[in-house]
Amino acid sequence: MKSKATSFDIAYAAGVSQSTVSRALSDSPLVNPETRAKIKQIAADLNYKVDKNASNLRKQKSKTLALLLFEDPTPDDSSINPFFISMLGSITKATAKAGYDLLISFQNLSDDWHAVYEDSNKADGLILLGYGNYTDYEHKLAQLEEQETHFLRWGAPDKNHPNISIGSNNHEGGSMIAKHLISLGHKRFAFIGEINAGAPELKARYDGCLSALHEMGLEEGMLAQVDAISTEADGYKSTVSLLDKFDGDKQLDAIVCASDLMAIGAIRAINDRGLKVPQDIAVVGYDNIPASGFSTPGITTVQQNTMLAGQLLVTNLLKLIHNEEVKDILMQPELVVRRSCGNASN
Amino acid sequence: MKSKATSFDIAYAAGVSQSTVSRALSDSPLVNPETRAKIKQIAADLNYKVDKNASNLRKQKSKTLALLLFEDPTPDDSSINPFFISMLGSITKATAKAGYDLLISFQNLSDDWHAVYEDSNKADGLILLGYGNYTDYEHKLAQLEEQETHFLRWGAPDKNHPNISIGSNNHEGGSMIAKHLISLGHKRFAFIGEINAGAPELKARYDGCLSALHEMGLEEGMLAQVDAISTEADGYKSTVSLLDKFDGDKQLDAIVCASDLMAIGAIRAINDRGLKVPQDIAVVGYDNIPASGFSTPGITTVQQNTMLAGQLLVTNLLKLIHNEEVKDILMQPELVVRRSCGNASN
DNA sequence: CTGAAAGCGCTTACAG
DNA sequence: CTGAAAGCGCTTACAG
Repeated sequence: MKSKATSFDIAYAAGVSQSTVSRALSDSPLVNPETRAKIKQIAADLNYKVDKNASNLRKQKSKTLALLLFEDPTPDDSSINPFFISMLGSITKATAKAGYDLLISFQNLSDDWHAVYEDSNKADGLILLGYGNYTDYEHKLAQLEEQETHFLRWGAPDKNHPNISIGSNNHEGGSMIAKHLISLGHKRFAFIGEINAGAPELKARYDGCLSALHEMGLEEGMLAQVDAISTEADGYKSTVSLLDKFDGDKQLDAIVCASDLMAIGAIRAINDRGLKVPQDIAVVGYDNIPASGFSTPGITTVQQNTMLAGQLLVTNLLKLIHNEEVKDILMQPELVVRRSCGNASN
Repeated sequence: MKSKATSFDIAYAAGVSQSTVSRALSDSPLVNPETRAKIKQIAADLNYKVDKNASNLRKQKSKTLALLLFEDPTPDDSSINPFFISMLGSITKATAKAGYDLLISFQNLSDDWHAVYEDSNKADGLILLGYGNYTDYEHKLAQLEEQETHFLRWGAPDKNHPNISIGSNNHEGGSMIAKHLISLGHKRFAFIGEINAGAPELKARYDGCLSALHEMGLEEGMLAQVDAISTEADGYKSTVSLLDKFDGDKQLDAIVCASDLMAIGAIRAINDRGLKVPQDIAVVGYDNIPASGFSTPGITTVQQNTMLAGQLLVTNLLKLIHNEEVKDILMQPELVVRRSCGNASN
């Protein structure tokens, strides 16, 4: 780049002091409107831009937010959980709207978490986004809290770490799914997805299913649960094992998948077995990724409001940065009905 | 965050000068190993991190790269072109590996492009990634060149703007597709996608198809071309119009889509018409997005090496920043054969 | 190998 | 409304 103009160059050209230039450019009321106009004109002509490093150093803040993404289980480098993508989009937009920059970093849960602190000199606050083993992850949370870092995470509120979480009500989501399935006459479920303490959001979806089943008097409705990571391949494999175990549609009405990716795999496995979705077995997903709509049949799923989530994450983090109080938020998910459960209407 | 320790605090604790602290922490050879060890220990204890703003200001560089994403045609806020996602992943990784931070910004092509220059004070260089109307876009390129900004773009090399592009050989990709189709006995093609100057990469795919057709003596093989944006919905709509126009499979062998998203829509339209892919009509996509593999049938497509592309973009931008020469790069794409064209093997 | 000093380019009290 | 001055926290010649 060309050697940059500084505020002194502008001052010289405008015949005023450098202080006045700084004031004019930051729209301080302490400057004559005509002087301001002249200075702004010159600055534009010289293509002057305030040096952020100098400005930040002086102001002691960076006007930058850092987004830390991590996702352990997926081994494939090139694929990012599609749900993250839409979060990424909304966070980027909300950040920009607030006049902040966004620094992005992909972390491995196994990485030395120090990068976070490094970043913290470059960012006023952190957004943590990712599913990994929550047990490992929780430990890092404690560190961040101890450091008094400004940060917020996407995930279910955790009473051990209050007021740092914004998440979606996965329990409710699971419950919605089960009730929908039951309303269509399905009674015998299997669940694909991890339900241990390391994956609390998936466990919540499972628990939500169970609650609904109980509520509807179908205490024995959950026939099986298979651990699986959120990939099409694992969805396929798990479904094959389920089909083997239960002799296909004779004993199983519906497969509840903890993610759409798994549901896509489940449908393929069912088709490969010569069975049909939803006629023989119903399938549900979670996340409402684009592919769930393109699938044949379209997959009934649960939509988390990522637009709102991104905005809340950013605006609340900004509150934190300005030392305002912030509360945990649990957002309500929405059922997206398509054909994979065989509802009457379409 | 707690009030941060500075290098003076470390110096005081270590009984040395602040200069020595700075040197020790930056691994300068000009410092006694024992002194260094002591200083590093104290720094770690105090959780000291170098202030990037001060450091950058002094060094006059930011150790940060900015990624400008823009994508005009897709109106849906939440969806980002899946191809971008994998580029995003690889760029993030390559940036981190080089010890740089990544600033992300979603731009609208219509936005005031000034944001770019603003950013340029925070970043040592820019990566431009997006498909929009190239005619508009080219204008901004000229501005950046004139500013002597360090930047690189993803896209086909353009002789009017040399040595700023890294792209994939779309002409070759289109040609590979056509040859594959021809080798399977298909002779009558239709193409879905824009082919104007505003979308040079899509036009190149189209031209590649034509070249291959000519080469194989099928000069009249391209029956039609329909403008469409890269969505499932537009792929569907365009296919419906094609099917109407050509009376389905009687006159049409294959639909070549400029993206996988369109191909997914095309397959749905064909199925809705009671026809089968690939038995009645073959379909090809482009990009090899995850959904193209999950589709039934799997979609034959062209894969661009996004991992390598991201790395090249970053390493070459770094060269540019260090005032080294850089050349345009045209990467070779790869044909991914699945079942949507009806190849014999599976 | 170490220290004292200058200076990166701003913003903002302080004085007028 | 404007200017002179201090200082944000570093890095790096310069001198020893």
